[in-house]
Amino acid sequence: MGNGAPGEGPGERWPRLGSDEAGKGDYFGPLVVAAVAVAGPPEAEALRSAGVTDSKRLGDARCRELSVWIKKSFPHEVVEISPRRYNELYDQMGNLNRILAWAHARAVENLLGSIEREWAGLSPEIVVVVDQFAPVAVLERALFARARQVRVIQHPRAEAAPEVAAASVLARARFLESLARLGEKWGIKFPKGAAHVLPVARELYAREGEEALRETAKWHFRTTEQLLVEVGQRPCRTAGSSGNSSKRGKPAG
DNA sequence: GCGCTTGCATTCAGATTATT
DNA sequence: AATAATCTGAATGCAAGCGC
Repeated sequence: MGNGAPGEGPGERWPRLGSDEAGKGDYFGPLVVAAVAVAGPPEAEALRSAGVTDSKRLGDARCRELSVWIKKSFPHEVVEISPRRYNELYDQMGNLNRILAWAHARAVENLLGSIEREWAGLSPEIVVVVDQFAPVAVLERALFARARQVRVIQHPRAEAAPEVAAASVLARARFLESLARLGEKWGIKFPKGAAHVLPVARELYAREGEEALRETAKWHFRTTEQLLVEVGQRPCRTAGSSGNSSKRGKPAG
């Protein structure tokens, strides 16, 4: 069971499962992990020809379109962690990577379950491709429980693989959908990303209070700290609120 | 004008290096 | 040895520049 030595690719083993996440860098909205199963080269080629690529390179509208087709055409699994659940998990695990690993493992395991039912005569070894940042150890531990041998390949640019690209599209589309739903529920248009979210957080906090923010946002982001300082719920910090205050590597600029 | 690419902004954790 | 600081590399969005 390799954990993907540098330079090691998935080779020509099929089927493959790709797994990717969305919402990790977004202050508002859920964290979504999706996994997609691709049976063989013809299916991978179909993904490429349809224009399925890393969701970052596709617009929101294209992501939504492609996700409909992918869901119709490929076995898939989407795990959505609502902001409230995310915040609970973060309190328990204290580490974003552990949450990611847990979510990836859940998505992959659920998907394995369904393709074992759907695809007869499945190869005894299944290749799972994830991006390099997804922690492989927890994923493998979760999958070791299965009788089937699973080979986890970790790739720095995993989204180049069609199965991972498809997963990134599904994850992104679900993220956008959930973010929009949250917006409707609270009567606010939540921005994507983490760059310009403070004014919206401020408005929501002023109007609905802290609980609303816990329902809609990732609490441990710096934005929360900034807001709480601003409204006097927290003193100006002299040390980092989430571990090492010097974690910001390069200066902004 | 539109679409793609690039650069820069934000977030994060982990590894490495420097200091006490 | 323990702690603090720095660096690296992953994610995200947005805006500007460029070519068609």
